[in-house]
Amino acid sequence: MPELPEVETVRRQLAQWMVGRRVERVTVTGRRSVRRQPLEEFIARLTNRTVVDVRRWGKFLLIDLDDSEVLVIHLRMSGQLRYEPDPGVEVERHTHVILALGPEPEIVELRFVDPRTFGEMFISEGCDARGVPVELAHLGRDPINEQFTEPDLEQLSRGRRVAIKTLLLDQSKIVGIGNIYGDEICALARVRPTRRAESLTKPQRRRIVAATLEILNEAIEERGSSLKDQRYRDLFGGLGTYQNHHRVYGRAGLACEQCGAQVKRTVIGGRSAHFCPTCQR
DNA sequence: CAAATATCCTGATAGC
DNA sequence: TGCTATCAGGATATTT
Repeated sequence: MPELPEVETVRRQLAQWMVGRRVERVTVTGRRSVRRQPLEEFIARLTNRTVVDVRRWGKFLLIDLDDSEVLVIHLRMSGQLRYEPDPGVEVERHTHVILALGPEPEIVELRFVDPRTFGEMFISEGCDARGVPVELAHLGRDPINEQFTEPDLEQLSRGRRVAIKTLLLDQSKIVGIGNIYGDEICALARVRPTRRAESLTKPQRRRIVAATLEILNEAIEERGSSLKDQRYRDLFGGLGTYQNHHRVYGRAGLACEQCGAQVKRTVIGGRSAHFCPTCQR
C-alpha cells in the first residue's frame, strides 16, 4: 500500500534521527523479511555500521552506511517501520526485524512490522552511477528525484497498447506510483485510466506529467494516504491525511466534486480503478 | 516480444 | 454468534 508519498514521509522521518546513529544489534525473527541473502551475512554487514544518509528510490528506502553499503527496505503491501525510543516496550505482533541503534548506552529501536510478509530488507551489493543499488537497476525514473517531462512520457508510451494507468504503475518505466495515485493522477489530468498509452495526445501527456508532479507533491505535504482498512502509519504512528483529498480513489458511487456525476469503478490489469466518466475522456 | 495472469500472505469485511 | 469466501494491491515469476 505505501506508495511514493508514504515512503517519502517515512524517509524524512528516518533521516531526522537515524543519521549518525550506529547499528549495535540486528534481530531477525521473520525469515521471509530477509530472503535475498543468508541471514548471517545480512546481520554481519549491518552490525556496527553508522547511518550516513537516508534516501528513496520509488517505493524503496535506501539507508546509506558508512562503508558505502546500502540497507534497502521495501514495505510492499503491509510493511511498517516504527521508531521505538524505549526498547523495553513490548514488541507487537508481526514484528520481523529490529535494529538496535546507538551509540551505547542510549539505545533506540527501528522495528519492521509486516503482517503479510511481502516486504523485505537486504544489503545491496553496491550502487550504480545514479546512486541506485544494482539490484534495482531495472527500475525506471523517479518523478520526484529526477526530471519527468512530456517527451519522457511520449517515449515511454510509444507502441504501448496498455492502459495509461498500467503504464503509470509499471515500475520499470516510472517508479513510485501505485494504485491510489495512478487513479488520482488520471483524474487530475482528466484522462480516462483505460485509455491506451500510445493513443494519448500531446496535451493529454502534458496534463498527465503535470498531474503526476502535483499529486505526488500534494500527497507528500499531507504525509500520504491512510485508508480505513489498509492502516498506513508513519514512523511515529501518525496517520496521513491525503485520503481526505482523493478525487476518485475509493469514491465509487459518490458524486464527482467537479461535475456531480457518479464516480465509477472498473478493473484494469486485475486492479480496481476509479474515474469520473464525465470529467475523464 | 508484450501483455495477462498467478503468486506470495494476513486481516478486514461481507454474506449466510 | 461464528463460519467461510472474498478482497485489498506491491513486485516478480510464469503463462498466454
